[in-house]
Amino acid sequence: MTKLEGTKVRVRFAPSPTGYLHIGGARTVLFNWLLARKSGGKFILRIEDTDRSRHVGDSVAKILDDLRWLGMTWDEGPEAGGDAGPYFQSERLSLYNEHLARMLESGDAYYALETPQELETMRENARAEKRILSYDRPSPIPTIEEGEAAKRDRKKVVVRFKMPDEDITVCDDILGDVTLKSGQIEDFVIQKSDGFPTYHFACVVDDELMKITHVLRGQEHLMNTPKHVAMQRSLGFTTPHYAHMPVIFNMNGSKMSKRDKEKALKNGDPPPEIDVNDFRVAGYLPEAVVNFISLLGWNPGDDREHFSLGELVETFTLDRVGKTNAKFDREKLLAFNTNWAASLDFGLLFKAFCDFLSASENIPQEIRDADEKKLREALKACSGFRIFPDVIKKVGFVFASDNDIEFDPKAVKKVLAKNENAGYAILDHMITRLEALADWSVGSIERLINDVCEARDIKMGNVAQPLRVAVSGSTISPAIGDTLVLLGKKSTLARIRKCLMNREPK
RNA sequence: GCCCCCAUCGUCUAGUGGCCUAGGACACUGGCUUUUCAUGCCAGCAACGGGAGUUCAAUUCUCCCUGGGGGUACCA
Repeated sequence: MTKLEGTKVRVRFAPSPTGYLHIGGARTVLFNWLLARKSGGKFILRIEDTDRSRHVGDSVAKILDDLRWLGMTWDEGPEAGGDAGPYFQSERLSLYNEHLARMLESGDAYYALETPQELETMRENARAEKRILSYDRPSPIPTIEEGEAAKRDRKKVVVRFKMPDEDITVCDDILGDVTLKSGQIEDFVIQKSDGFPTYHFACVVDDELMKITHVLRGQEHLMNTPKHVAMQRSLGFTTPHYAHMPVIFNMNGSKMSKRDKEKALKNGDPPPEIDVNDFRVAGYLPEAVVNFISLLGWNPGDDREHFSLGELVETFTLDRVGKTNAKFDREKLLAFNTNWAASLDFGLLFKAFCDFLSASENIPQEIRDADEKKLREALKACSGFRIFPDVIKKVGFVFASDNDIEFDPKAVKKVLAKNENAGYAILDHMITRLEALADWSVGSIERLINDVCEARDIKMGNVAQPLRVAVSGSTISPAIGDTLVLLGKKSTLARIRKCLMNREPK
């Protein structure tokens, strides 16, 4: 349809500043970003802030932060600059107005003077008469002079695009040709009464001016595209490649929306992760999130499932993007995270862990303040964890002060008090042995425990479990050698002593 | 209502007319490993929505039905 061959690929992601980046939006960014990186093109970030009523304060900073966390960098846009700026639509009003004037003069757009009440009446009538279009093009169409006069009279005036009476075919790289018959789309608003352009108009002007070659967006935009194509023809613009991606839903088929969080909170359930930031705070790795969403609507055509961002750049092609909507399976994401946690370079894993500690709420202060070396060792001792909160659950006690250990009554009963305080008896013995242990290392601690087991002809668990409960208060901790080394000799002995003091008399 | 898109295990998906007794992954079930919690390993369960065609042969092509989704704003 258009001659874009030979032109450098330029794609964009154009979020509205209404909050954090949505996980579905993240998938849209990812595919756009991959297309750019794959082809050596440019990835542009544009902020679509034309609806002032929906604008949320620091959204832009949040979205940028989410993108950085995911590892996706932009070549042009906020903070990055670029030749096609400004990259905030609210700063491009004069650009829109220029093109608007052209369309007004050519007669492809016109001032419309109807009041909201009049529009509502039109809609009701259309519904009653089962007509397709609810907006009746005025006859005669108001002249430019009439429109401007109405504006001077402080009347609410909008500009509408005169939808041409012809079939429009959208050539979609994913869906194929989609034709919309003439007469299906009414004259739509391109400039609101507050002087701001609507999405459709701003988007078309910006894509042209920013020389966007490929528009990859969610399928919810498919029916907008004929409108955009019609405007492009009116303005003599190039029509970019279009590709509409399948939508992502909850497991129950509903849309993934922020409302899910409010609903869950009301019912006392844990809120589901919806925004990228939710996953970050919940202790997921960006590598896992990226890997997982990359497979929602795309696959390499073989059995591979484990992809880093770099591997995705190598493997990704638009023609492997599917057409079917997908459901977001958190169980599978959890599995991906587990795999990534196990396979990621430890330096990167630790960096991600620190990010989690600072980003997430409910992290005990003593862990936030903990010594880096000790944190590293703690994380290492937790291999096999699924998400970062598991690490806290498993080694959090190490960072508490010795006097703050709370003993889980169930664990005490099962491991220490059972069989006439057998566990306490072991601790009585172990405390002197450990005290005498000069080399406080995993190897020598395990050797000691082994010796005790052999001497008394008992199983490892009979010694390890009482120790575990004594130092952690629960039956959950890393391997016993790791646990005691992490804790250090002094704390270990102090905690065992304290535990022994709590022994119930027989 | 009207317009548009989609349709393989519970979920993400492979499959492009015979290689399919439909493959992989998650989940699930059973077993193994293990000093706790996890992890890991092995095995099993499990799908072509329905109906007409086309063809020697349809999961794969066509049509209809059904189902799901999207759009129908001075939101993007």
